[in-house]
Amino acid sequence: MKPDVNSEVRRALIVQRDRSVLLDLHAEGAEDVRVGLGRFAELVKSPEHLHTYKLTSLSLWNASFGGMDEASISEFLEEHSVTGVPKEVREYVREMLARTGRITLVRREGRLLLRADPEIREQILEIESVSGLLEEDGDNLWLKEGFRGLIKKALVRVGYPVDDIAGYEEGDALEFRCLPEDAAGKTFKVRDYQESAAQQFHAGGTERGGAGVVVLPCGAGKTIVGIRAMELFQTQTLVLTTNRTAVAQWKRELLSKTSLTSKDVGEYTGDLKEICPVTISTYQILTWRRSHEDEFVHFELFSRANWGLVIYDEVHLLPAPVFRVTAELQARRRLGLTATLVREDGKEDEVFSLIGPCRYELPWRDLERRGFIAEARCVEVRLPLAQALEERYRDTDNRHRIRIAAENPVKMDVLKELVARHGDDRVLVIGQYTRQLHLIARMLEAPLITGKTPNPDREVLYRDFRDGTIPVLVVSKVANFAIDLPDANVAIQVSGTFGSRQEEAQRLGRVLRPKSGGGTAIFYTLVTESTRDQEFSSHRQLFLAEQGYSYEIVNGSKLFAARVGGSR
DNA sequence: TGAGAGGGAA
DNA sequence: CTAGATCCCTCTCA
Repeated sequence: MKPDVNSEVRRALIVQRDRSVLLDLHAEGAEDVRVGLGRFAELVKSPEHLHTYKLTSLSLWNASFGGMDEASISEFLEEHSVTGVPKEVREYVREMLARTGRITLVRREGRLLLRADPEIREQILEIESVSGLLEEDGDNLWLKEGFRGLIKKALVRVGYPVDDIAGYEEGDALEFRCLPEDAAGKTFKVRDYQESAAQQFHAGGTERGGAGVVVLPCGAGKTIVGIRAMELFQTQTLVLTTNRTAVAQWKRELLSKTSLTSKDVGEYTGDLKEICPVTISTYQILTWRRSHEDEFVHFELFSRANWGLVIYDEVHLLPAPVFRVTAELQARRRLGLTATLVREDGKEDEVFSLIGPCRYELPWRDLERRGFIAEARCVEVRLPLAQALEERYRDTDNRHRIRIAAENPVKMDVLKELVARHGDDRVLVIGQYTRQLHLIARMLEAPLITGKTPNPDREVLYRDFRDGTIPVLVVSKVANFAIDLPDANVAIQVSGTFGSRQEEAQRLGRVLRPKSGGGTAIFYTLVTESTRDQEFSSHRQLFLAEQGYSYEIVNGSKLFAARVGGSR
């Protein structure tokens, strides 16, 4: 079929020479194109009608390791592009895809050998950061002892992904199985996508399996994928998580859903330093040191047992020192779990080279279609700044501007109105500044949870919110970490940090538990227009836009007249 | 021995 | 690019 610009059917993509790809959301079939494009390109801008994606080496390599080939990517672009695909772009795709699998790391005679065809071999030997890690011996390139992680990192930095098939140490065996029902008699079944994810990671137990990342939406049950992967490998496992609630959760799940007992599952935290066949720990204890010059005293955890598998929960938050130790841990199997490959610190390449490529990814919308998460509407309510404040805004520095815009008092009025409309709903108000949240809590006569709220008090409030005694709950950034925060069907975000796309996703996740009537959840975000608040907001929305959520934009001053999401 | 406050870190 | 939350350690007080 020949491309025809004048044809009735509007194609969805414009592929530009600089490797950016524009997606017209109003074109026919745009939704399917978005899903396809998302498999090998990265969303960088998401205004209302036209999204901008970028083809990057990492996005293409991840697609490649995930099973896509050059032909399918090129054909896809060709098929949907209005103006064809520029030669430069076709060549870039071909070049990047050709680079996967051209350098492999294998084990021979007990040592590690880097295999590359002659052309690449010459190129990489000229790079100092790479050649310094290698020993030439005739045609062979041997890797110097202990650099298995560093060489992969260095090569990815200069544009070459390494296919590491040098294999792993088995680790001490641990026999256990998942149970069909838990102690309370509740049946438990691994969902098909969880099984696929675990299988992809395991890859039949060959040397291609055993290192990589599984990307699943919030609330899709990443813990189960981890547990199932452990079951497939039957080996002693170290699990690293971001906080202690997560440590407790992993432990609870392992004990209730597998044949493992409390003597098998240990906790290595500030309180408790247990080392068991399965040990669950936090990133923070690993990165603790007495002073800046001292060593990381708890790194020894990695060598305290013969781990056959290390699981990195929320791998997008993995801290720098843990990357460092992971570089030395390349002979251990590694599973990264996350809702997004995007890191706000830009260290996606380290995840790729030191944990492994993406092995499985499931879009949020797939999960929605299948009823595992609820449908959701996202509404961005844009509000003006009162004139007096606008003047103050103009006359101050960046830091204060952010604060003024975020704490715009008009948000209070709108919030009050929205909460009134959702009188029959379970409403979560989420914000960033505790000062603002205190005011809100007082206005709405609703309880507030911040970092200062003691744990027992939180539990009481969670319980009351869960059983409906409290219809509205105001929460600070604690909501980002609390996995035990109950679900709601309405969330109203009043302010947030610039950085976190992940944070936005997390917050939406709070309303995505399937509703008993199949009802739609609503996620409002209140934004002061034409200020830094709006800038922050659009950056935060990127990730969800990538997952196919679009934000309805509502003018705040018209809000009271218009019918924005009635309570039913 | 355990709870609770305070400081430092990333 | 701040404010906020978390975690870890250490110290103090019963």
